[in-house]
Amino acid sequence: MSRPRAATGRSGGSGRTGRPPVTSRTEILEAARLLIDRDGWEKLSIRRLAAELGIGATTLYHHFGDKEELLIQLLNHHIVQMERPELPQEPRERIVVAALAMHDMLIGWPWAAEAVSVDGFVALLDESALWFVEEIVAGADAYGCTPEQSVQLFRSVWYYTIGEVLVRTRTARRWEGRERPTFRDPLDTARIPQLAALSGNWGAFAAVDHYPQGLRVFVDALLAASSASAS
Amino acid sequence: MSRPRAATGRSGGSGRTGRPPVTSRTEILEAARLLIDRDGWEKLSIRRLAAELGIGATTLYHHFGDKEELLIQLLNHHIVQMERPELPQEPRERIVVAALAMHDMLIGWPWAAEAVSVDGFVALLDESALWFVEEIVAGADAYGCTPEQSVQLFRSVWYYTIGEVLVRTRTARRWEGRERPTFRDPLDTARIPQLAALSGNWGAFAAVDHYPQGLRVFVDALLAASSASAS
DNA sequence: ACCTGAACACCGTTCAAGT
DNA sequence: ACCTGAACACCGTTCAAGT
Repeated sequence: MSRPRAATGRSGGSGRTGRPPVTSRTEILEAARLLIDRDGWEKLSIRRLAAELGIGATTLYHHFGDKEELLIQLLNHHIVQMERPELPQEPRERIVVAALAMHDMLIGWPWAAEAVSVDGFVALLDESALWFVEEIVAGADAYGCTPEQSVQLFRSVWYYTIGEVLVRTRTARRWEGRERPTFRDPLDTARIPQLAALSGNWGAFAAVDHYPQGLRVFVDALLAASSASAS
Repeated sequence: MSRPRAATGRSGGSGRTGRPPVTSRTEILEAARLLIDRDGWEKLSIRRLAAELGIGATTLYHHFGDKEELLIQLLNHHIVQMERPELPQEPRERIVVAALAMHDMLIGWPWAAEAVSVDGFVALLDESALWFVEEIVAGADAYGCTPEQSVQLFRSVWYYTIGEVLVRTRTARRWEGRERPTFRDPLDTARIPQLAALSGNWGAFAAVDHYPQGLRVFVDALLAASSASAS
C-alpha cells in the first residue's frame, strides 16, 4: 500500500506550490469517509487512514489531537452537507421531524453515534451542525416550555434516540453472520411467567422499528407535562 | 461454538485435590470484579485478568468463548446477588420502580451497560437476572397492554435508559480531569438563536439528573397510548 | 517547519506444542 | 485433559530525530 501522496488539492486555478503540498484537513476527512464507506467504520483507525493517504500515522497528529477529535471533525464536515428536511411549522411536529432526521442520520453514520454519545457534545459541534438541536429546542420554546424544560425535553429525546441507535448498530455488528439468539428455552413459567409466555413472539416484536411511535408518544407527553407544570 | 467446560467449582469441605485446582469460573468472575473495582472497568482485559490470576491468558478461553461472553457471565453472576427492591402493586408504579432499579444497577456497573446494549440481550441473561424485564412486562400486562404493546413499552423504556446510562458513563470517562466544555462562544444569534440564548445555562440544566422525571412521563404516556389504541 | 520511523504500551485471539 | 508461550494481527500515542 505505498500510495504516493495525493498531489495538489483542488487548488483554485492559481499558482502551483513549489513542492507537493501537505495533506490537507479536507483530504484526510474525505479519505476517512471513503475508508468508512468501503470497509465499515470499525475499520477506521489512525494507522489505516494514514496508510490510505500514503503518509505516516504520526503526521495525522498535526491535524487532530486524538482520534475522538478526528471523529468530531468528520461529523462536522459531513453534517453540513446533509440535506435538511422541510420542517413543519407546528411545534410538536417540528420537534418530531427534526428528531427523526437526527435519528436517520445517526443510523446512517454509526461512527457519529459513538462520537456524540457524550454529554456536552453540543459544545463540540459546529454551529451549522447544531440545527437539529436548535429546531427541537425552538419547537419546545414555541410550544411554551421554559428554557429549562426545553433543554430537558431535548435531553430526554436525545437519550431515547441515541440509545436506540447504539443498540441497533451494535446488534447488527454482533451477530453478523450468526443468527440472533432467541430465548434459552424452556423458560421457567413460575419465576418469569410473562417472559415465558412471550418468548415465542419476542423476536418478532423486537424486529419491528418502533422508534417513531415511541418518539411521538414521548414528545407529546413531555410537552403536555411542561404545560401542566406551568398552570 | 465450544461450550466452556465447567471447572472444579468450590469444592465443599471434602477431599482435597492432589494438585492445586484449575482456576474455576467463580474465581475468574470474582477476580474480574476485583479488578474492575480496583482499577476501573476499562482496565479489564483478558490479559490483565489472566495476569491477576497468575495464569496464561489463553487459559481463560477454556471458560469463555470471547470477551463479550465473559462480560455476560459477569453480569449474570452479580445480578443475582443484587438486592431486589420492594415493588409496589400498582402497575404503573411497578414499572417505574423496576426501571429505576435497572437504571441504578447500570449506573453502578458501566461494564454491564456495554455488554447489554444490544437487542436480544434478554436471550443472553439467566432467568434470575431477567426479573426487571419480567416486572416491567408484567406491569404493562396488568395495566391491560397486549403482548406486543408490553414488549414495545419495555423496549422504549430500555432505549431511554441505556441511552442515558451510556452517555453518562462516557461523559465521566471523557473529561476525566479536564473540565467539561461549554459552548464555543459567541454563538451566532441569527442562525441558532435558541441555543445562543441558552448557552450560558445549558451546562447547569444538563447537570440535573432528569432521568426519573423523564421516565415517569414516558411510562405514563406509553400506557395511555396503549389503552387509547385498545378502545 | 514539517514530517518521519521506531518505540512504548497495550489489545483479543489462535494454535501448535508441552506436561 | 488441561494448560501454555509464542505468534498473529492489530491498536492509539509519543518523541527523538531527520530533511
